[in-house]
Amino acid sequence: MDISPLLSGLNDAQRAAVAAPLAPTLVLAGAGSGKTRVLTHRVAWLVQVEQVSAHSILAVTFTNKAAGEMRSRIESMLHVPSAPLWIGTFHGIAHRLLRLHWRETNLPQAFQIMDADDQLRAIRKLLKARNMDEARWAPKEVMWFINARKDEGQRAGQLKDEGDPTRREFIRLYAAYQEQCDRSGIVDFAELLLRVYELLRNNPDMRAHYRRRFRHVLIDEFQDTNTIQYAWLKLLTSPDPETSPGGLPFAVGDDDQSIYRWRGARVENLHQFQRDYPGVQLFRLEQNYRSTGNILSAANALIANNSGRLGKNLWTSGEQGEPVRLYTAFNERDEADFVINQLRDWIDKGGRRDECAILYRSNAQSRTFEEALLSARIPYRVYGGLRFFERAEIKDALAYLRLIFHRADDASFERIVNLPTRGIGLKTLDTVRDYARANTCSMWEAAGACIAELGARAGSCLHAFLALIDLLDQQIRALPLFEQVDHVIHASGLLAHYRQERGDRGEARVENLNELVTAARNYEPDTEDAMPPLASFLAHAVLESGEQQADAWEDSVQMMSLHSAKGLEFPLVFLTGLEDGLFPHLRSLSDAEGLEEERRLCYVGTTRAMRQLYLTYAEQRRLHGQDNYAAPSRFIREIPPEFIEEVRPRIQISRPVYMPRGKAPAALREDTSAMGIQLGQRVRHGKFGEGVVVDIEGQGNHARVQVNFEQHGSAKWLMLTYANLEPV
DNA sequence: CCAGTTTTTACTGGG
DNA sequence: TAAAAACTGG
Repeated sequence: MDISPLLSGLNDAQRAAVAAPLAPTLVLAGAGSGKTRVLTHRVAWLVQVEQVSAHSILAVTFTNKAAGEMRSRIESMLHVPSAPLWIGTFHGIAHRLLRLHWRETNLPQAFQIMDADDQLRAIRKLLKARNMDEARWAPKEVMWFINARKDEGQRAGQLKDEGDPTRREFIRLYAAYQEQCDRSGIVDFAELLLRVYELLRNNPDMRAHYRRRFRHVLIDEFQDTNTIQYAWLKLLTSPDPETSPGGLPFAVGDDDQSIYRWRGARVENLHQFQRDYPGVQLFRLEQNYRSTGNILSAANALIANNSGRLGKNLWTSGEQGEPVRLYTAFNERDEADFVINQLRDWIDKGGRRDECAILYRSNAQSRTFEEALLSARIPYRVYGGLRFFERAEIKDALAYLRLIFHRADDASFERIVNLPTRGIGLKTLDTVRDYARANTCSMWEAAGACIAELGARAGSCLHAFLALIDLLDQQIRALPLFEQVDHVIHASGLLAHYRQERGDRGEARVENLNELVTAARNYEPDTEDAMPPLASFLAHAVLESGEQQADAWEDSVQMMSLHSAKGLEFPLVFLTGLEDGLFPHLRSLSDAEGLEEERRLCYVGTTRAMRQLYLTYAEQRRLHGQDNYAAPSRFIREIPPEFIEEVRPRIQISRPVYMPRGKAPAALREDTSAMGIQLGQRVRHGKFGEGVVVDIEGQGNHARVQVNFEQHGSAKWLMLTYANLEPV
C-alpha cells in the first residue's frame, strides 16, 4: 500500500496523529491547525493502511455542516462511496439508532422529533393546563431545567428536591412534560441522546453488538461534548469481557474553543478522557496555517487571560501581515456603513465576496448589516437565524403532515386545528383538552369523543377537521413524497390561507410553501434506513432545519453568529458589536466562567481571519427600540496595542476611507474630488479661515462638508456649492 | 367565533 | 423593533 498520499502535505505533528498506532487517542488541535485534515486522513488511514472495515467506523460531529464536509472529503480521498461509514451529528446518529430500535425503547414507530420551538410550546401548554402562572414559572426556565437534566442523563424519577419547593415543582413539571411527550410519541433533541444512552445501557446484547461493530469512534470538537455524549462514547468503547477488547476512540478538540457550556458542554471531558483511557496517546497541533502573525498574536494575547487552560502555544511561520484594525462607530448604522466600505474596497481590488465574513454575537445584529448590504447592492448570505424549516408557514405545513402520519402528535394537532380558521375556537379546544387530560388520551382521540357533547355547530366543525385529516391521509397514501406535500398544502387550505394574506409577507409565505414542495422533490432519503419517505423527510426537517438557502452558489458576503462561524475561515473578517453587555453578553458578565466562555468565543472569532481582521464597536446602539450607550468591550483592551491600529477617519484624517450614509463611494469621491475637496483636505473659507474636511455628505448640489476650523470651536457643516472653499 | 387593534414583552447561542 | 398576547366590536 502506498501511504504517501495519505501523509504528504502534513506536518510532523499531523502525520504522527494520522498514523498513530491503534490505541485511544486525543489530539489537542489549536485553531487553524488542520484539525479536520487530521480527522479525515485518519479515517482514510484506518481503511487503507490498517485495513479496518469502513463498517466499523463511526465519526461524530456537532453540526451538519461539519458532518457533510467530513463525508465529502473522505469520499474524495477514498474514492469509494462513504455509505458504510457512519458519519453524522450526535443527534443524527441517535435518531438513526432510534429508528432502528424503536421497539426496544418503547417508542411508536412513527415517533416524531420536536425542535426547541415546539418544546417551548409544549411546556407553555403544560403550564397552562396546570394553572401555573407563566410569570412565576418562566417557560424558558422550565425548559432549561429539563434539558440540563437530560444532558446530564437524569430522569425526573431519580431527582431529589433537596427540600427546595421550586426545585420540587420543576421536577414535577419535568415528569409531566415527559409523560406528555411519551404519550404523543415525541422526542426532543436531548431525549434523542438520552434514549440511545439508556438503550445501550439497559440492553447488554445491543451494547455488545455496537461495541463489536463500532471499534473506531472518531469525535470532532470533543471539548463540546456534554455528559450524556461522553457517557455514550464510554458505553461504546469500553471493553466487553466476552466479546470485545474495547474500542478505540480518536478525539479531536481544543479547550480554547469550548463555547457551548450553556448547552451542557463540559471541557472537563478533555481531562476525563485522559483519565478514563489509560495509555491514551496525546498529540498537539500547534502550528497555525490560517492567520497572519498579527492576527494570531492578538488571539493568543486575548485567550491568555483565561485561567485553567490546557495550554497551547499556537504559532505560525507565515508573515506578520496587516495589523488588526479597530473602528469606533457612532452607532450601529455607522458601523454597518464602515463595514460596507471596507467590503467595497476589497471587492474593487478583485477580492471575492465570499472571502468576507461579518461576524456578530447575536443574530439580531444581522439586520442592520442586511439593510446596508441591500442598499449597497452587495449580495450576501445569512447563516443561522430563522432557518427554512423553522418558518411558521413551513411548520404549519409540516404539522399537517405530521398529524396525518401520526395522529397522537398533539403539538401538531393544536397548531393546525384551526388554521386556516374553520370555526374551532378556544372554547371548543378547552373542552377537547379537558377530555384528553381526564382520559389521558391524545387530542385526536379526545376530539373524536367530544363531538357528541359539543354544540351542533362546534361539533360539526370539529368533525369536519377530523374528516379532513383522514381524507388527506387516504388521498396521499400512494403518492410520491413531493406530491404528498403538494396535495396537503393545497387540500388543507393552507396555501389559500396564506395567499389571502396581504402584502409581501403573504407572497413570501406562499413562495416558501412552494419551496417546501421543491425541497421534498429533491429530498433523497438515507438509503439504509427503511423508513417511509415522509417520516424520513419530517425528521430531516427538524434535524437539519435547512441551512442552504437559494442563491447559495452566488458569490456573496457571509454573515453569521460567532457560534456558527466555528470551524470556518475567511480572508477578511469583521468582528462587530464589540461592546460590553453585547459581547461579552450581559448575561455572561456576572460569573467568571461565563466571561471566560465569552472570551473563548472572541478567540474563535479572531482566529477565523486569515489575512485581515477588523474589530468594530458602536458608541451608541439601538437595541429593542431604545438607544444604549455601552463601553467598548473589555476584550479590545486585552489585545496589546502593538497589534491593533485604530481607524478613526473623522479624526485621523490621513485615511479617507469613511463615507457616510452608505452613498456610493466611487461617485462621491469623483464628485467632490472634482472640486478639489476630499476627506482630510485642508481648506480655506472666506469667513472662518483655515480648517480640515472631516466629513462629506450628499452629492452634487446637495453635497455638504463638515470642516474643523482652527479658530472656530466646533466643526461646521457647510453646503459645498455656497461655501467657496479653496483647497490649501 | 373572528378579525383587527392595542398592549405587552422580550433579545445569546444550535441540533 | 417586532412578535406574541390580550382585548374588543362585529
